[in-house]
Amino acid sequence: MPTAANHTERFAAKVLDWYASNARNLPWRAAGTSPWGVLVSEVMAQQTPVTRVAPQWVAWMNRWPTPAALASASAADVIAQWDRLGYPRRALRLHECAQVLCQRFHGEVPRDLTALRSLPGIGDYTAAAVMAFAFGERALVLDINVRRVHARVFVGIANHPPHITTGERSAFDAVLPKDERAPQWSQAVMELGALVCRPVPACEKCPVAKSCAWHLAGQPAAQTRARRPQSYVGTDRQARGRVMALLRDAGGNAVDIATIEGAWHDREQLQRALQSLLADGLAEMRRDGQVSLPVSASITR
DNA sequence: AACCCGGGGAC
DNA sequence: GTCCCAGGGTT
Repeated sequence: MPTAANHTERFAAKVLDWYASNARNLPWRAAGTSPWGVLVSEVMAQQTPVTRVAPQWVAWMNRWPTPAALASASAADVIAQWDRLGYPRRALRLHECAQVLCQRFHGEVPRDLTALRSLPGIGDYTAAAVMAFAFGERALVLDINVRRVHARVFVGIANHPPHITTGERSAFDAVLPKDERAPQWSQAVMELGALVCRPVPACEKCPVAKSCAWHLAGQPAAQTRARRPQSYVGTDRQARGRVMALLRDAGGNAVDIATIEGAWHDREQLQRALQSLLADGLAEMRRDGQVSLPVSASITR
């Protein structure tokens, strides 16, 4: 008789088989990638598509292969190397993370979920991903892809709820293999969500469509539509991005305030953006009023 | 819980 | 133009 355990096992076998012949050739999946390399890839991939991350990760790891190497770099160099990956605060936190690893963890990535979770820029997802993909441990790797696949295949709804609940965690824990396949399973489900089980799904290419609760139910529409923020154009974030682009293009040299103001139409908004960048440690104002990437000795926060 | 934080590619 | 992306931190 069919049981939930059987369903779970069939799903695992099929998705692992699918992954074996459909996995993308991402550079950090190469044999020999260090735990630090995995951690860097996960931080870069926070809200940035992996196809954009890949070339940046190669250049980054070539320049700073270890936590010690990154820790000794200047913040300005770190931000400039981050370039246009977006959310440059991640670059500062990664820099700080490397320094904490050197100060408290002998320059190595800890094989410990709680320790990882305590590091700057490392949240629930990234800590679990490092445990699974760097160390081969069983961990709940709940990214946007895994949550979407889980919601559809096992729950039968179009999308996951907006926030992770304890119920979703325990339901996910029940289907994650208990054995050594868990990391590969997570990787495979992520890949399935990224390539096939997209927001607009490609069920004709899906290896588990015939056992997908949502597909079998006729793909009912999502109950609630997530409210979208206003367009990016004209936001404070775009203004910040414009200032950061100027500072990067200056190659670490200082930029005149008039040049910065000339890059944005709203003077008050630009001032707000600049102040927030200074507060975040992403920019620095010199005594003469010019602005640059943070070139001072160190940032301690 | 709500809000903030970039940038680019696909459509 | 809209939607989406291997999330995390702050309040």
